[in-house]
Amino acid sequence: MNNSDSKCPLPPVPDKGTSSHGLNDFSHTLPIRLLRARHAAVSQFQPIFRKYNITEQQWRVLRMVTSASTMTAGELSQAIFISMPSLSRIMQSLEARNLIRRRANEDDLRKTMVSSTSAAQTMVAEAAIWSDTRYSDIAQWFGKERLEHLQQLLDDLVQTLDQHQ
Amino acid sequence: MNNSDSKCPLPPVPDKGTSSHGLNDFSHTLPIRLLRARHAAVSQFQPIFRKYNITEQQWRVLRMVTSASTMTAGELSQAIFISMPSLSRIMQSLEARNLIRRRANEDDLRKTMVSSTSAAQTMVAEAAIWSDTRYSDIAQWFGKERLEHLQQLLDDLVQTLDQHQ
DNA sequence: TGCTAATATTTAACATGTTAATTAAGTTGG
DNA sequence: CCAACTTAATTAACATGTTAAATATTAGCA
Repeated sequence: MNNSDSKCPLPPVPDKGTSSHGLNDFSHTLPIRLLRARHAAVSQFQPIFRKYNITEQQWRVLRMVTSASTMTAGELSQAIFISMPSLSRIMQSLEARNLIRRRANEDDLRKTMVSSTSAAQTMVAEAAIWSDTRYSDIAQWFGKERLEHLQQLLDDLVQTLDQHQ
Repeated sequence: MNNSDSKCPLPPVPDKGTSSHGLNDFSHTLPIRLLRARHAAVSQFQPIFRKYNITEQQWRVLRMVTSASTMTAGELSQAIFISMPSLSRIMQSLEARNLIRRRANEDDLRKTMVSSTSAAQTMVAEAAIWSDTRYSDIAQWFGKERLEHLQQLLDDLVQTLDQHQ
């Protein structure tokens, strides 16, 4: 029953920073919490990335492209949440390493079709075992239901914020 | 443009044994969810950053340093979750704009004490009103209790993952 | 005292995030 | 048919993320 009494978007209490705990709680805002959580989660998979000498973003590209047979760069961008400019550079790098291929869509030459090479497929198949195991570990440590609940809340938050954009 | 699964975001989570991860939902892993959520949250404050011509990271520095009277660069780095190399560059930029000051700690010359200028204090005081209002909006839209629950789950996840590191 | 290790910060090199501009190809309406 | 608009991808410029190395200072200890 605090200041969110459901009607007026009233001006918040000017909390100048120092809360009742004596310590400043600006270091625990929602964006920072999400950042910390993501960092902790990604860290769990870091050994895999290091082993195959790829970044987390490159892994997202490779796994997505491998799981789908072929897709446009735009679809890929949306699916793994990497902006087109970043994706463009990442694809250059992966193509130079012979892990993906790009070719124009014949029906619409503006579109680029992305696919994985057999080398990438072998690599992803191997790495995915470790990745899936790690994910199962996290679910076990944290609790499968709590993890699903967290993911649901995250999706709901995105939906809520997008609606009010 | 037909990402029209806006109601049922989650098909049931697949088993863990085989990598039958339902390759279709690889775009909904925990790290990507956290990334999307953070992006959506930060977007809510983007007008403020744009108005004052600062980045989100610069805002974190300015608000933290302003709320605390003075602190070391290391403390700042930990509080707002920005690595020392990044923080070093950001501080250079903010110092050049006369928004922060740096001086050596007299008791330990290795440490740098960071403080905000009066210009920054004025700016932060003004921007914080908008920021706090936006945060209240989010709490109201999403539900104050749900938001607190989400934040608790995020903190718990970090703790769980750190323990198993 | 002097050597060594640890700590705090910075710098370097490269990858990614972000916004705006550019290029190329498709679409639309006169 | 064509000029104007839209879309898909890339490029450019700059800020940040990340790892490793460099610097400077302090702490520990024989």
